[in-house]
Amino acid sequence: MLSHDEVWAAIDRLAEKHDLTPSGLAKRAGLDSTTFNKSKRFAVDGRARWPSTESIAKIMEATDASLHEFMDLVQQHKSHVLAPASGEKYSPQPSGQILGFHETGQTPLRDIPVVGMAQAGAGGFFDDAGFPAGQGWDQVQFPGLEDDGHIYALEISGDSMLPLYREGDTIIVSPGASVRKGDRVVVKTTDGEVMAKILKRKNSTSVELSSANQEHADRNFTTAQIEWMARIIWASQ
Amino acid sequence: MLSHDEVWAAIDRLAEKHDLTPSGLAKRAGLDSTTFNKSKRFAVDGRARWPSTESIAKIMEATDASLHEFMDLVQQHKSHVLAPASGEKYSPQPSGQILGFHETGQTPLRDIPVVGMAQAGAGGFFDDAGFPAGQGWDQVQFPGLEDDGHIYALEISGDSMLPLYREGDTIIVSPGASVRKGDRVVVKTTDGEVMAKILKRKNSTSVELSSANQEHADRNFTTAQIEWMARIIWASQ
DNA sequence: CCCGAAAGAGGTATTTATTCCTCTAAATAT
DNA sequence: ATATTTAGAGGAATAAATACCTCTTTCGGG
Repeated sequence: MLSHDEVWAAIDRLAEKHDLTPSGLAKRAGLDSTTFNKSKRFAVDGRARWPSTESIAKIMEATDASLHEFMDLVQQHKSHVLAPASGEKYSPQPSGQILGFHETGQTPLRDIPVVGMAQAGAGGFFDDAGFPAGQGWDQVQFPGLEDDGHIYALEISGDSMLPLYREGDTIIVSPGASVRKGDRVVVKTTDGEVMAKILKRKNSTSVELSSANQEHADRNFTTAQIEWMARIIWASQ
Repeated sequence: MLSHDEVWAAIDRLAEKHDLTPSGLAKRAGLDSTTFNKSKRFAVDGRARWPSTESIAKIMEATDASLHEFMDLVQQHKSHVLAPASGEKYSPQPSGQILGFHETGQTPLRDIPVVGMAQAGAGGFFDDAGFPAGQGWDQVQFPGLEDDGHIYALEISGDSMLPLYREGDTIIVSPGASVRKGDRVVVKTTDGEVMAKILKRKNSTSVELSSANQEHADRNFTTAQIEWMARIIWASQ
């Protein structure tokens, strides 16, 4: 998400980072010095004014700021704003343990080189020792973690999802991700059971879950019996 | 840096990701369906038109895309463009080593709450919406990534490792990790074939690999035919 | 302290992005 | 095959962002 406040805050932070005022930053970028005046961030009728993408591109160029850097400047504001309100997702804990996680959740993620397996065999992707090399690699952030600061890990118990998930495997779960038929999901029932399954079918009245291990029968629940459902996004191997 | 092309490409990718046309994405965001027409990305005098930050915020909200995700969509284009020029990360070093990649390895890793599935059903681990809550959670660094700056991702092709890995799934590979019988591995042969398999047996003269998909026969190689072998540590779901 | 430069509020003019509209082509539904 | 809907080119109108300008306040240097 992106909000008006955040964008303006990022501009202010970028200026500050370079020991500039908003006015000075605009000038450096070849824009009029009043472009980013605080007095002009809302129109007289109260409507929010958004800086143009072009202006943003210009200040990034003028300060040599990467997109990633600008995004961090945007998100700094966001994390500060959301953290106090985060009680909506995390029970406010005196220990502040979860709050701490929330803060680190905004830490920039690693870039990971990625290539299609079908092309990986072609020359130039690996050195002799099997390490990635060459210029054919794309970059991704760790896939699936970009947009959810609320992921958690569960350690597998049982054999109902063999061979996918073995005893002791770790699965990464995203409570914010959308869930569709065929997805691998974690479900908590109103009975208090938490299970990893495959979503076979879901409609307004019932939920059908299957196991990867054929020896385990499908499970059927009414929607009322399902407390929550979250998608599994990663599994350890 | 941010360029006109990149921003428009990101919008197109976001649309595509949601099985929408530019026209459809605009409509979903409450904008006029012609807002992102390709014909309107340059003015008649040839001047580039930039979509407004407000429009971008609206499409992000309409598609539930995070800023990080949108940035990645921008950077996909960028990584293709920059890869040749970005020698800082993948320039053909004489050693072919990943000095640049090594640098990104310094990025801080995320803490993730983790709990055993067997105890997850007990009260106090989740709030009503299924988000982690309470104090029973341990914290881990993203499991498996702590000590290896050389991981990379491969996108699966083929069906030999169904149901574990489906076409298009992403696997994370650690070339530095040790490999044991039973591990899920990526292997490159001297013939240039790169494959994901299960290590069934390995000794000083031979390597036997099996597929998760029983319809695919085991593969046997002499040790000399194996260029390298690396362990799969994570798989997308 | 004084003076010049910079910052920034506030107003108008200009430029630029979106909206509205018409129309054609393509895609989809019947 | 026909009818309907959607996508999108292209043009004019409208809304919104920047540029230009005046003026006041603040800041920095002598």
